[in-house]
Amino acid sequence: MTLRLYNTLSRSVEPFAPLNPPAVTLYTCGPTVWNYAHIGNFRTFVFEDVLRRYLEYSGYQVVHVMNLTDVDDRTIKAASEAGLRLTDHTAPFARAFFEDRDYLRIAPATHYPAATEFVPQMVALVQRLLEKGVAYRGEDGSVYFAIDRFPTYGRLSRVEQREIRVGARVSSDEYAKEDARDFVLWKAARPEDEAVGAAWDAPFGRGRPGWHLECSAMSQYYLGDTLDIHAGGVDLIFPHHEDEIAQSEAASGKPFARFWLHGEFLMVRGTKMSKRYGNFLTARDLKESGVDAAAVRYLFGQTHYRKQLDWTDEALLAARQGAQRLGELRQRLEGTVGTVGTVGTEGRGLAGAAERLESGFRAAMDDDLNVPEALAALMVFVREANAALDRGAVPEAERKAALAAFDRVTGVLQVVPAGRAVEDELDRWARQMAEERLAAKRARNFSRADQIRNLLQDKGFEIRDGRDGGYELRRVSGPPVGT
RNA sequence: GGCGCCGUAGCCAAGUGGUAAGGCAGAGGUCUGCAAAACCUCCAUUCGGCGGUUCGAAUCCGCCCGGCGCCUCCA
Repeated sequence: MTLRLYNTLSRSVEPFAPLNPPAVTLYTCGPTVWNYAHIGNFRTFVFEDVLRRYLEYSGYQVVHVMNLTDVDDRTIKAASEAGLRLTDHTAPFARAFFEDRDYLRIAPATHYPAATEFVPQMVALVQRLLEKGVAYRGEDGSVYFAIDRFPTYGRLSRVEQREIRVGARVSSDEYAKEDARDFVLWKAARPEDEAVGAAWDAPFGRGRPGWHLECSAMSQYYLGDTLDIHAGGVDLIFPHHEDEIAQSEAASGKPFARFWLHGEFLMVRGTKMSKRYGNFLTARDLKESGVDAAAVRYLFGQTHYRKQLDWTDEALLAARQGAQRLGELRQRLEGTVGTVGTVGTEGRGLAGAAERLESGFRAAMDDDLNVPEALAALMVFVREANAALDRGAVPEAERKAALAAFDRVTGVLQVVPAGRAVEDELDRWARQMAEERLAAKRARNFSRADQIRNLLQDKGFEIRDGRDGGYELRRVSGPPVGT
């Protein structure tokens, strides 16, 4: 069984193989750093992270490029309103994006080119397109791409032409183009652009790059003419990705991307999460309310990436519970939490469960990244592994092998809650109380013991008694503090 | 108007021709001083509706109903 991926280009699931194995070139459209990215944006980035991690799990070496759009209408407008130079406005949001990325356990890409740092490459690309005669200078001084000189335009989106119809939004600069369907490569500088430092000199006139241009220029710079995989959100299919194909292929004469993958939207009560609608939540909102990223990723993982997912508090709570169970099991597998029984008795079946986990995981993931099914395999393993551990102690080697398999799978999905390394003062207090409770229990003073348990509960601690007469103390949704 | 997607249990959701995964919630049980965690058992004769194709349909086709997205530099 090999990896199969849904390719938007063919609208079907195809076997995946990179051009130059074991290398895989992956380009994903990154955030526009005019503001904080919301978790709808991050749903796509998490999907891409799982893709990248699974490719690596499968033995590929991935070169991953994600761009940062730091010059466009929104960044200029936002900088202008803040009274800042463009890059002074965007830099903090780029930093925030990286913080949010780390919180959500998204593996860093190989390169994060910012558009403003690649203006020379973009100018060169425009120049090349002008020389080839597929681009022209409009009456307004901007440079446009003539799509009637690129016959396969529309192959990805299957939108034959941009007809202006009832319900379609209309752009305001139609008059400057030869054809209303043409899109801009280079925008002539306006006073507003100059004011924030968003204008560069070019042989064809001072201005700034169009959005589509940056991805073509930067992917070519790092990854060459033909990419193995290009991914992004479904909203980018048209016009963004369609235009990237036109620019790149018209310039190079080679196929731009072999696989196009698109992630569906995160919805809120039936409409897409968007800044425009004001129905968004940021990663920092979640972080501040104490949500472990594992729960968020578990929630995202329960729905296939090509299906819309409605964000609700109930769904998040359910995902938290699921992720929590994974964390509990991991501790048992690690052996940090006591199991009873004698080695060699009945603690069998763990090895078989681990094998089923990994083969089930691979089968699910190979089938167009079916993470919901992969999670199902993981939860079956949770039940089977817990049952095996309940039956009695497992031989050391078998337990370690099962832990390794569990870690390989969850290493791709990143759905196990993070442990906390340092013990703080509250932990020490709790441990003291737990010891006091143990003493009370041994003295059969159960009312005192229960009183302490309630006290701990109020402070967010949970205490569990082991069958060996000891106890286990932990923060609710956290790793053990002491035993 | 064009292009495309979705509708499966109380909630979330996988399953694209062979007789309904998984999670959450709920019920009963084992364990426990009582709990918690874990485990065991139960929880959709049925997949928006109506027709059709087929030995067989949640899966394929048609129509209808309901919802969503893109067609402006939106992940």
